[in-house]
Amino acid sequence: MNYWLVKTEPESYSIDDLAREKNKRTCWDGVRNYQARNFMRDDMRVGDLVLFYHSNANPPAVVGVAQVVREAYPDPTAWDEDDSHFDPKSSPENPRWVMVDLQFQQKFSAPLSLQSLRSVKALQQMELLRIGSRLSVQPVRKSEFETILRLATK
DNA sequence: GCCAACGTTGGC
DNA sequence: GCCAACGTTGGC
Repeated sequence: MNYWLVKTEPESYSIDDLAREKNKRTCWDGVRNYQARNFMRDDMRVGDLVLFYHSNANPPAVVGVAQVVREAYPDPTAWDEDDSHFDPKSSPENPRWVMVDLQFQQKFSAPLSLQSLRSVKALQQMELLRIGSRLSVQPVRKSEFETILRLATK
């Protein structure tokens, strides 16, 4: 099993939005970064657990956990001219971008702020904490995932 | 709102 | 294929 972290701006889509969805699941569309896409397309598997991160939030924080419930398939928002993530180079015949389905699993009783995570020794290598890290879909080590769960349920 | 750190684009 | 210009991300 693999572990991941996805970023979202809560103003546009928050963990509460996910929890409110029918069946508590949604398609994770709109990813337009090749590295992030490749992680979703090549390595994300049903059952993988995903840390849910609120960026551009106050404070920016890991706020809960979701689970992959469907593996990568074409992202139709890429060929929707009215969508803010429209990409003229993608088409139904030749889709360039993919999405996965995520299902809500839990919301932490208290968010784990970016600042608080920076002081955790076991997380020093985390991609999220790297200066200038912008990847919106990123792998998380098992030990890191477990450390964060432990912090969240303390 | 600023701006540093990235990623992408496109001329050459 | 280099790299300058530009656009975006995201913490602060």
